[in-house]
Amino acid sequence: MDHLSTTFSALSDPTRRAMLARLSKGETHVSELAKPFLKDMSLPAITKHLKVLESAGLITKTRDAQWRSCRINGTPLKEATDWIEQYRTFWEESLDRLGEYLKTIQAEKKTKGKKHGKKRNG
Amino acid sequence: MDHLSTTFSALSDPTRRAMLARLSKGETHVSELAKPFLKDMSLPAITKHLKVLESAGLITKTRDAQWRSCRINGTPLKEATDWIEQYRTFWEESLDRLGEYLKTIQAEKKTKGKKHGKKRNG
DNA sequence: TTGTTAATTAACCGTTCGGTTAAATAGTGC
DNA sequence: GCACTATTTAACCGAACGGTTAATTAACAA
Repeated sequence: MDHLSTTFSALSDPTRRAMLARLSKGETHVSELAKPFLKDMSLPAITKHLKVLESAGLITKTRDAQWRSCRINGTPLKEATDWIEQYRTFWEESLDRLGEYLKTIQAEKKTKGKKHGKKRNG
Repeated sequence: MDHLSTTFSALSDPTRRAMLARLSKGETHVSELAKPFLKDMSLPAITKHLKVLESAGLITKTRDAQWRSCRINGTPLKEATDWIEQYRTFWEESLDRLGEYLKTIQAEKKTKGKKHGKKRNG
C-alpha cells in the first residue's frame, strides 16, 4: 500500500485517533495508553492498533526496560494535510457560493419586501 | 461509522483519490470519469468507489438524462484537515528540532572553520 | 529460580472491502 | 415497441480488518 493510503487508513479508526489525541499530550508506555480503552477491548487489540499506527509512521516506540514508550510523529500528518490542501478551493469555493446565495436571497427579500410593502433591516 | 472515520476511510484508496483529482479539474459523468480506470477494473467496481465517495459526502451526483454527473464537494476535506491541524505542532516541532540541529552543526562548522582558518558567510 | 508485570504473537472468527460476472434498471431515439 | 447507451444492483469470492482467548517473550525483583 502507498504511503498516503496507509496514513489515511490508519486515521480512519476512532480508537487510533483517540490514541493519537492521548499521545499529543505526551509520551506514554503502552499499558498507560491502553487504560482508557480496556473497557472496550483487550490488550492484544490495542497492540494491533499501535502496530497500525507505527507502521504508518504516526508513532514511534522506544524500549524502556520492560515498557514500550510511544511518541507521536507528525510527518505523515503533514503529508496528509499537504495532499488535502490542494483541494482547499473546493471548500472555500462553496463558502463563496454560500456567500453568493445569501446575497441573492437577501436581494430577493428586499424585492419582495418592496412588493408587499414589507421591509427588513433597511 | 462516524463522519471523520468515513472521510479518512474514503481517502485511503488510491483509485478514489485519483477520482477526486480528476473531478478537481471539473465535473464529469461516470463513464468519462471511469475511462482511465477501465484498464484496471470493471465499471461496477467504479460504481462502488463512487458510492463510497458519495456516502462520505466527498462528491455529489446529479442526474442529467441517462448520465450521472459527478462533482467534488470539499466540506469533508475541510473537516479532515481541521482535525489534522490540531497536530500541526508535531511536524513543526520536528522541523524546529531540525532547525536546532542545523544551528548546532553550523556552530560546529564555524568552530572548525576557525580552527582550520576557514570561514563562510561572516 | 521463581514469580510478577509488560507487551506481543498465534490462532481463530465474523464482517467489511475491493474486485468479479451476469442481470436489471433507466433514459434516448428510431 | 425495440435497440442502444449509461449506470446500478445482485450474488459471489478471496483478502484484510478488528476483535477475541490462550500462549509466549522479555525484563525486573525477591
